[in-house]
Amino acid sequence: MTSPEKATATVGRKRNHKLDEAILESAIDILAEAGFDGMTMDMVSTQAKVGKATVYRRWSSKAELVRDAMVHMSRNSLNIEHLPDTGTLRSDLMALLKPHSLEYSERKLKVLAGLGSFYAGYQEIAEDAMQGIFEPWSVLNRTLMLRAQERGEISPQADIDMACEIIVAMVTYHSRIEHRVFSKEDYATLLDHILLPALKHAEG
Amino acid sequence: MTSPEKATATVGRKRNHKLDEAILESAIDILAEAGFDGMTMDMVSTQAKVGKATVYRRWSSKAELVRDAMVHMSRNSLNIEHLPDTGTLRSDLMALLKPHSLEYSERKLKVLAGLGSFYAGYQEIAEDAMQGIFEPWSVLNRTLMLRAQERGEISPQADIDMACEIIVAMVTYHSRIEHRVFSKEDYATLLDHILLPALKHAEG
DNA sequence: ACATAATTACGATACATTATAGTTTCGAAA
DNA sequence: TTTCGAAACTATAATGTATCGTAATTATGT
Repeated sequence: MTSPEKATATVGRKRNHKLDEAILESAIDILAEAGFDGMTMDMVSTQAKVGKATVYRRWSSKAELVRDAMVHMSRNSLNIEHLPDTGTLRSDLMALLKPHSLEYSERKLKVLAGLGSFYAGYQEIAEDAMQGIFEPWSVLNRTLMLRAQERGEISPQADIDMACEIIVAMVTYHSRIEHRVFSKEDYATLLDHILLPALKHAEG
Repeated sequence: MTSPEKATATVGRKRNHKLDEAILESAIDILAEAGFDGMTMDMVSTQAKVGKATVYRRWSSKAELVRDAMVHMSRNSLNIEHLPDTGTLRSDLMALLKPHSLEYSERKLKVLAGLGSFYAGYQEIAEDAMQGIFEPWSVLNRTLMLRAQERGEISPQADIDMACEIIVAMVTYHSRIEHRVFSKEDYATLLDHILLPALKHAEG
């Protein structure tokens, strides 16, 4: 439930539901910056330019707000466009990269990395959000690799799942740990030096 | 610096340096259980069976204690004494991991998974800690790979630096994002399916 | 050699400071 | 009659400091 429900009163001033979104967006911003424990309700209400009572009128606790903010964030996952078909796996994978930069999902990665203690109480929700963010990209990569496998470009024994996992792992590692963007050149190097040789020469 | 230094006074009662270790071990235990924000200095001193002043006499802040605890933790999970020399790169790399440290490395990954707000609030110290954990391991991995390269087991064009980076990236990704353990078996799979084939068949 | 003073570490605990979740109150607006 | 922003307020919790009586160690005096 991304927007809080409330038996709408028939009389009195109407609730401004645009504030729901403003609050959720602010929560995500601050989660990305400071993590779950670093986020305070005062920071959220200040950045959303609403009173704190307005936040608590919609969500009765910080945990519930964060839970809904994560679901809200996952909803705007990248849209699947048409699959590239250039003839080689390398250029297929690179072509998939072109539309959206790798730093596009930077904020989402930061949010997930800063979830810390929130995981303890809401592990399922957090993992759902994580999947919503990475699955689409991994699915596309996996599809392209499977196609390459079918046409004999890579080995029948190739570990496609792990290759996809390495891609995501390297992007998150560079953005969160090394604090530099995993550029398109880095991505090409990863493909040329490691992943493509491994996929081509995998043995039983 | 895993043990705090202090200009040893010539008079007075001597410091009991066994308490240093007790405090660090307690810190790791609690970090694994509760994460950075869930760990309190009172919990540490209680579990270590020392007074809180004894903790603060050695570390002037929680962040510094956590940093040293992490470095201490990583020291005990590697065989830094002797470089393995088993004849093959695969068993060399595997031998580098301590044989009976499965539970220990699980605890280690739990610790890493609970560090979210440590990164957010103490970025510089947290990065020192991460470097203290992974740098020794990467150095050893690189050395073993270079040796394998010299004896012709892997290609002269092998991208050793990126291979080492992938290892660290996968460990941190699994612990901090996916929140599941990157086990010894996972590590073996990474080597067998991706890294070793890539290193052996790398081309210009 | 022995006693005593000086000095430091120790565990325990009280304290001070600060931070934050959550509540309530206010006047204004719809 | 209800929502709004703003802000005061309460309750709680944790970091870091200070105090206290005691134990360990060294220096000094006899």
